[in-house]
Amino acid sequence: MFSAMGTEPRLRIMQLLLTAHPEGLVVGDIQDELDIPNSTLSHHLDKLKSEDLVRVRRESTFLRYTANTQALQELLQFLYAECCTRNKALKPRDIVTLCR
Amino acid sequence: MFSAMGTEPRLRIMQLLLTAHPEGLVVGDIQDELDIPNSTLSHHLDKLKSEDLVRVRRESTFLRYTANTQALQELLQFLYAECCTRNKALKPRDIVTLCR
DNA sequence: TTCATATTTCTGCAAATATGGAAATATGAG
DNA sequence: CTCATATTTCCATATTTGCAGAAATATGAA
Repeated sequence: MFSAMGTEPRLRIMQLLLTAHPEGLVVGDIQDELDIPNSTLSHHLDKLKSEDLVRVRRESTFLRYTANTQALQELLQFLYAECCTRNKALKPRDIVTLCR
Repeated sequence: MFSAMGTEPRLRIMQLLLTAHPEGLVVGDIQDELDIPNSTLSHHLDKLKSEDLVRVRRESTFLRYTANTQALQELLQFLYAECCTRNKALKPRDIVTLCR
């Protein structure tokens, strides 16, 4: 997942899908927004899908992509655990500033 | 940074350095632990260093690498912000279970 | 059926990355 | 100085990745 998000176009796609969450976006909208050629975009979406970072469903002619929040949650939990729980390298308070 | 951590050997290096935090480890110790040829390991460490994920200091003949917790904190904050703050895709409570 | 639109697959190529053996460099001990 | 150890750099190779044009496929409307 780190690898899949480790490229600028794909990170931008994820950010875009998050801003559109939970409705998500159809491919054409992503294409218009990010200005990526269709075949290139398709490859990136495929990569994100294969890493389970996005979900797809068909709406007649369109394919609607949504961010897979479950996966992002796991990723965040993993990083949090490695840094804050398993090892005490970081203090939780330094991450989550709003906490009551 | 996602890209730098998106490869198995480098993620393992980061995990190892976190378990050894804050002392860190010298290259030889990492090599023994992960069983990676010296030149390959050197390349990976260089990549992590160039992404500012690790810090190095020389101890006579040895080079001691430590995880850069500042960078990890920023990474975690970024991901947290994208998922929980900027967009309400994830609930903070789902990440930070311990919060009082 | 034909047509138009949406999206993917095919194909190839260029660039980046991973890998590791061998040689080079750095440091300190004797 | 020489020697031994630690680590990097040099070099070549293999693999992966990014990119995008063109063709193929999917869907639905007329």
